[in-house]
Amino acid sequence: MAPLGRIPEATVARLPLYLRGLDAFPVGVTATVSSDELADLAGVNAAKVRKDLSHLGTYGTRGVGYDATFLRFQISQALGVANVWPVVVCGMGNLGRALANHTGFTDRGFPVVAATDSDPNKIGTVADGVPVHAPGELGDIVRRLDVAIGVISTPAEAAQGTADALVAAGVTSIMSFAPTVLSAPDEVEIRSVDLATELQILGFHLHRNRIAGDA
Amino acid sequence: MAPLGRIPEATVARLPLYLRGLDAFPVGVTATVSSDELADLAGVNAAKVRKDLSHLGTYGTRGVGYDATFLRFQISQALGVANVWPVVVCGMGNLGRALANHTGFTDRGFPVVAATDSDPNKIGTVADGVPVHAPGELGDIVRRLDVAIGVISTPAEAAQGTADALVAAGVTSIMSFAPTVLSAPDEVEIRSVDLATELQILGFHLHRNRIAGDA
DNA sequence: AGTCTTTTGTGAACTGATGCACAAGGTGTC
DNA sequence: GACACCTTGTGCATCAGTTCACAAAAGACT
Repeated sequence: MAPLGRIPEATVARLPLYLRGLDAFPVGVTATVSSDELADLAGVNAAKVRKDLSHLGTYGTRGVGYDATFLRFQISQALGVANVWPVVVCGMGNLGRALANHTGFTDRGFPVVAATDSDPNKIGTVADGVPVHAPGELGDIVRRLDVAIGVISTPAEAAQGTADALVAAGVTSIMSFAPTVLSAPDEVEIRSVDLATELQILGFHLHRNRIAGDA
Repeated sequence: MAPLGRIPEATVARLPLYLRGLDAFPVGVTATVSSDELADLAGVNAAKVRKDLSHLGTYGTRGVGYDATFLRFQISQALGVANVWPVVVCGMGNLGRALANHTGFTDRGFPVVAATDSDPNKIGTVADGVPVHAPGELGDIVRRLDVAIGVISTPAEAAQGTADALVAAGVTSIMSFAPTVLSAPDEVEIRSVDLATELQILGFHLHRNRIAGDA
């Protein structure tokens, strides 16, 4: 029904989970999934599944459920997973190396095609199949390898400069692990993954429960 | 004014950002911050800063702003950052090693005191000062070292088992990097960081913009 | 054909978070 | 002391997202 209008951000964030949940169903075999089952697989509730899928204009069959294969196709279509988006990893510290070597990226259509680091000892080397370049070559790399996504895993001090360089080179999608606020033009999408902040949120709840427990 | 009632989850998630922003002000020096400045430092807007801080019962001074030192103290208090919460890293693959070695954790009161891995070649070794144990010893480790937080960086297949072991040992806070849904009792707080999902969300926007651009 | 069971799709109420806009309260200056 | 100028604290409107609950549709069984 919904003629593929705007998909709410919250829904977009869940589509990958549904797609992952559908991996439980072998390809090529005809099978149906109910919103209830899919909800379990994705760790959300059934009402949300149905509303989310309705945004895709997907039709399930009342009384039966969704065709697993067709649903996978629909979600893949919406997310554009058929595309391959080359990634550059900026900052080859512990985290950067782990990310560059992360099979979960390449497997899902996000091959890490290059990396940068300011350490002269690393420049020119190849780490896990990923060539490491000087930060100054970033613009060149992006253009030459058609990089679509920049991952920032530099120290906080270098993060803004790296972001600027990525933006200057035309990258509009950035995933940052640096514990700092990045500024960039509105059309640039930045997703910030701040591990220390995540732990502090966990710490808050631990702290609160400890206090409550003492009472 | 607000007598330290329940702090909204969205506010809790921003408090660490404010705390980080306040690092721009040297300790011991008397300085005031306006909600506007702090908003810039944390990458949010001023109205949100003020509303968030009002939940802490914090008093700024109208016409002036907030006392940086006192504000830092207030937020630290609310988050309970004075506590030290020992962390165990489960799964010492690329990502696990990077996390175990991540200085941002220890610096913020989350020392990684131990790790587990199923690889016999890793068990018994010490990686970056962190001793690696067999998964079976998890319960023992948690009790002996008073572990408060478990980080799951195992492959997806091993994640649920690891989570179960952590919960059985009494851990109530889990940060998971495994691309799978974890189930646990309600009182256990799970924060899931799914890197591939993050990239897929970026991919969605790239995909959408490409389509829009073609039109 | 009719009835029963199942499961979708969605209107509507609800919840939580955001942003606006302005009165209240404070400082500094003349 | 009065006035001008800031910046906070917050009531209120708004918005996005979630959940409920139920009619509508499809298959199954008799």
